[in-house]
Amino acid sequence: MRKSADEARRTRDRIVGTAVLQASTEGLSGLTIGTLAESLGMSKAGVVGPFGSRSELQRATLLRAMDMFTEAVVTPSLAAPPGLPRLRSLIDSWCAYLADSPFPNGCFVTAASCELDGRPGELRTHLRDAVTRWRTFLHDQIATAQSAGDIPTTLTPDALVTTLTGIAMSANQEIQLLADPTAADRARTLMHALISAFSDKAEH
Amino acid sequence: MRKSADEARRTRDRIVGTAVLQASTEGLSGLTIGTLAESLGMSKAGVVGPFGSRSELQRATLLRAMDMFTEAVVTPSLAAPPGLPRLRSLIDSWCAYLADSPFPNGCFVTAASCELDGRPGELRTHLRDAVTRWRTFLHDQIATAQSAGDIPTTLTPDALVTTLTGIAMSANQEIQLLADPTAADRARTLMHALISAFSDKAEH
DNA sequence: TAATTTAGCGAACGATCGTACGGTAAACGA
DNA sequence: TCGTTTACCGTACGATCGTTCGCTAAATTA
Repeated sequence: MRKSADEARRTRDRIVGTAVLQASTEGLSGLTIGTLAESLGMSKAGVVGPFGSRSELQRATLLRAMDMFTEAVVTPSLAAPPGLPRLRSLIDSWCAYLADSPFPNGCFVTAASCELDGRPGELRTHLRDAVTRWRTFLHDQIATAQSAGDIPTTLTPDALVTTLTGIAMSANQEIQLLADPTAADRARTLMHALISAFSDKAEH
Repeated sequence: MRKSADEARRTRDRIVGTAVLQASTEGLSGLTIGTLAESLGMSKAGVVGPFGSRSELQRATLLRAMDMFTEAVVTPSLAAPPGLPRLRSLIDSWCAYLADSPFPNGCFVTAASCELDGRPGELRTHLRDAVTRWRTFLHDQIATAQSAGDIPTTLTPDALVTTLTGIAMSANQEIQLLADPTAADRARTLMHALISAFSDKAEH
């Protein structure tokens, strides 16, 4: 049996990775040590050991899931310059993330938001902060694009953040609950249209 | 002790009503007979008795919650004629429902959608059918309004359904997770703007 | 090489889960 | 008025929950 230090770290990663999968379908509150240990082929003590408690395991799982969202949606967009180019890139990677999610059951952040929004605690605070960061990032790209005159100012940045975020949530429901295979592509077209549609009027 | 037949029906209603409250914060999978019995001042057997099993109690709880959504959002709009008037009425009652929800933790349907979308079964089927009915109803009002020339056809009915539903979901997150008291009103304004905004161009 | 650290296992704990069974007492039908 | 129905309780069941132990054995350090 290998017991080196980085082998332990790899085990921890493997636990969190499997926990994300389980929590995606069962929810963070449905993340149980027993079933997690079974699907990992480990003992319950071995699963909870590296984290100390189930709460800490839940925390690590949520943080990992939010990192995965950032990695899939935000990181690719950083290659594009701020403003409209980055916003366009965001929309594309966002909808690709919705269509082919790293989670088995759609957007983990949206699911966690619905699950945790009424349960004060550390988990909720972590999630709230991450959602605020994401919305602020989106807001900044919109504001930059508007300042540069690249997209019309008919809708305020806040309104566009709400609308774009909403389209993503709605598309997530269409994909996951309603099993509509065209949803992600329609959402992408719709998002691109919404940030530029009003410019037709401006061009007149 | 009263044991009349309609007293039993009232007890059943009371159980389901409390179950909706508990499931709103803990989720349908977090609906446990023990805690439900305690908050009702009843025995576990007395709680699960009228339903036969926990699954049936969950089913009754979900159906009740969906009825409450319909009662709060759809029913008031039926007083207005189909098409744009009914659509405007829907937006108003919808956003009022988001701001002052009959559930302690925001839209039950959205939460249930995220919770159940990856769990095949009777609950998921019930929810999927109800969401499809709601989206179809919304679609019909939009299509009617467009056929009557009351709102522009720049966005297809499907696109508007996705966008309006999404704005509601996003506003729900802003209210419940982000504790933004202005969210419902901003969503209402945004929804009204989106179904008529493109008409500015048409008027030129 | 000898001593220490530590990753993970196996077993057991009290608590709570959903469910089942028999009893009680009030409401109902004859 | 008397037997039947039934709403609900109290209790107990096996299963599973999260957590805590002592143990083994490999990796690390001296």
